Amino acid sequence: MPESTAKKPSRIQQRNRRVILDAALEVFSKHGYRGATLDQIAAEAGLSKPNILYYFNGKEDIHVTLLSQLMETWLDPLVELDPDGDPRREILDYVERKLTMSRELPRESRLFANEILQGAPRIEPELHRHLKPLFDEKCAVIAGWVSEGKLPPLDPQHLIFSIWATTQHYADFEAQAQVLLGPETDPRPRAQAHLQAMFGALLDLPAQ
Amino acid sequence: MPESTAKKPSRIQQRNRRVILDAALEVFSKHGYRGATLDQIAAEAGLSKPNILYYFNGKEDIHVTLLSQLMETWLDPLVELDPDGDPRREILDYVERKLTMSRELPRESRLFANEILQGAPRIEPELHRHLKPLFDEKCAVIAGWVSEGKLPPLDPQHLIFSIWATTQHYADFEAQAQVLLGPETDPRPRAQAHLQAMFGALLDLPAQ
DNA sequence: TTGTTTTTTTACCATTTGGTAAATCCACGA
DNA sequence: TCGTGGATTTACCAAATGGTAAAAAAACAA
Repeated sequence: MPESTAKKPSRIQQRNRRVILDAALEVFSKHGYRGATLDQIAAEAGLSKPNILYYFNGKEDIHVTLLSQLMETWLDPLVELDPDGDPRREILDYVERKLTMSRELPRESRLFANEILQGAPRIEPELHRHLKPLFDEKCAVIAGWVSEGKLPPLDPQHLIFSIWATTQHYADFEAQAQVLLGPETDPRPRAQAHLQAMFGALLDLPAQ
Repeated sequence: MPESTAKKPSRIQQRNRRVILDAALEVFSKHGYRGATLDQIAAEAGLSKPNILYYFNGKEDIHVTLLSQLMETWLDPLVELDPDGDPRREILDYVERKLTMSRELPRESRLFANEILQGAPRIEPELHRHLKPLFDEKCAVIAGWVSEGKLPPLDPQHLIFSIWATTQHYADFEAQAQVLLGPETDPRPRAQAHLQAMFGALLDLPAQ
């Protein structure tokens, strides 16, 4: 049995844990935590249900492992925001990276959205441990740019919220966008132009 | 039995249907469709489960009824956007109304968010019937303002998406905001200032 | 090969959940 | 007061679901 007092995980263990987590991502992101079933995950992974429970201690264990493991990837675009770069460029590039991520990792976006919507019952600790420090750090960076006069006076916290909201919207509310725009084309190219214009206008505001 | 070939619903029927729908809003918005149980709804409503099924044909019936009934309220702020008003004022007022709504009707916001996240399986028809025509109509209004030179060139569809995303964010992702800002204060006053500045900047852009 | 450990399957189980049948209760008009 | 139809409860049920025990199979070290 794979124990917490672990030695090295075997090749089979590594592969199967990866397969299970990928299947779980597919299922959890589509149905939410309570809507997802171990049978669905098992089917998606091509394994039997008891076999899945051989690798994880239960449904919640899979979910928490998945979220924790994806947290880093998820925060990566924000990590890259460089305090020494050009403020306007840095923020607009961040918007672009987040929008790209919503196209390339929509399942991850919906997974997080689902969890937060339910009140973040299972990853609140992770949010405090990873998201909060990074958020505070980057808010301070932006606040610094503002006080140096490199940016117009703006609210760093709510600026970041707006970036998250507008970019993740295209993954989380894809079903709505497909009704309104048609299912054929990816709205993101035009979204990119719009968001660059919008955040660009905000960042170009005259200083106070 | 209350039939679809209905006469007039009795006073008791009216009251209990309202009580049930309010309980269902509470439970569905908190746990999503599949995460909510009839027992929870029954407990919240102060009725027995069979009694609830006396008023509705099943779980899905409650959910669909709830969504359909709230659709009008939900779209109301956009309906109010006046083609004959001042473009800039109309749009900024719409932002404010949506933000107010996210404070006063957060459960409704999360209910819709949950449904859309799962791919809108149960209200897609309603979206086509009510949301889409209104969306198209108001996009045309904004596009008209742009072509009249009353607004800078902007993308009406993605402008509306941005307004939805940024305002509903404060209801849908409240758990995250509470981790990042602290649970004490309502972030919306500062959000209001930020959003007015952001959309104001976009709308004030020089014409092409 | 043989013995041992890891992996997988088979056969279950208890609980939860959406839903139903039928009996009972109750409001109210004649 | 009594009867009638609407409202509510009691007692269920079948299916789904998270999870377990133990045997079987596969992998691997000697």
